[in-house]
Amino acid sequence: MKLITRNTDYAMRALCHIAKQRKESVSAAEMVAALKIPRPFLRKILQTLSSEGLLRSTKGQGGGFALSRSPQKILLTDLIRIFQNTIQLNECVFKKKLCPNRNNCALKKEIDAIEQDVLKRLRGISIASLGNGHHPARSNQGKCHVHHSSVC
Amino acid sequence: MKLITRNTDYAMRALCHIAKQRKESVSAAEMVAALKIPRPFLRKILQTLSSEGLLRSTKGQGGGFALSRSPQKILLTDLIRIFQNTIQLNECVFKKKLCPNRNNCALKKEIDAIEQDVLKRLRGISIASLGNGHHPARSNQGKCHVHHSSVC
DNA sequence: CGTTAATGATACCATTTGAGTATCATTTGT
DNA sequence: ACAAATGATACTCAAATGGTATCATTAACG
Repeated sequence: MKLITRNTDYAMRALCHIAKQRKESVSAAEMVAALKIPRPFLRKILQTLSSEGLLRSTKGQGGGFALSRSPQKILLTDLIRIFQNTIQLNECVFKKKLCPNRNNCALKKEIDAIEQDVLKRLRGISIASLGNGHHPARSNQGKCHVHHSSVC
Repeated sequence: MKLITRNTDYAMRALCHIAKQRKESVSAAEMVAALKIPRPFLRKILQTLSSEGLLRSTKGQGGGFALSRSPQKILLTDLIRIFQNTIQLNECVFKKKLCPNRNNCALKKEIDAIEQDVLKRLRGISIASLGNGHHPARSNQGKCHVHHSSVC
């Protein structure tokens, strides 16, 4: 039972990496080198992020990817929705009709409640909140070396 | 992303059903009829619950299964542990060595925290708490019909 | 222009896990 | 002895995850 999959995790890293760079755009090649993610896989992920509107891409030489909105507005839940196609923890194993007792299922109610909590917390996690949103207030406090990504 | 799988859910229903009966033991056949779970599948689940010590079984004619401890002490987390072999939501996708930055991974920390919350809540759910633990205080408050399982 | 460095679009493959089936052996009450 | 039960085990099937491969398209630059 994993809360996030590799897709989601890689996407998070890539987005954080882009956020840290102050460039117009960051190429897949650069991210492969920096993040040690298999190239074809990362490319696929970046393409998905593009088509989903989280990244803008520019083709051709010198091209690459850039965030299409501010890091504060890119949430972990966005990525989960994209790569894990649902965010429901509950997904009653009895699809619709089958369960005779769907409305007063005690277990379902409990899990629904837990799900609400989890969602609330997940919605608080963004690219920015993971420490690379270059908030003026927090960024690189006087140290001159670039710090490593804090997304493991 | 499901919090519980069908195995776990079926096991929960079966255990609740047994808890509701006041018999010495309940046979698989009876539960198949009552819970509409495919027979071989339920049998496998019951066998697992037996071998894991949650049920005591008696073979031969008139045999069946009985809870091996009180409903209050059979937790949802027990079942998750048995049928989903881990309860970790985090399971950093980078197994051990691979992740260069495991100790100060911001994402991991966030998810760890969420996991602790979820666990705390899950540990509050037992066979008894799902409404079929025949607590003297709550059971069948004056009504003479047996109420349906509240596990959907 | 033509080359080269980039992304876009697709199609494919391998492994794992979840969900369920099938079969035979063993035990035990009548 | 027989029937009704569980024990043990091996197998199948489908979906999801994780990843690869290939060709097409675009655009800067010399």
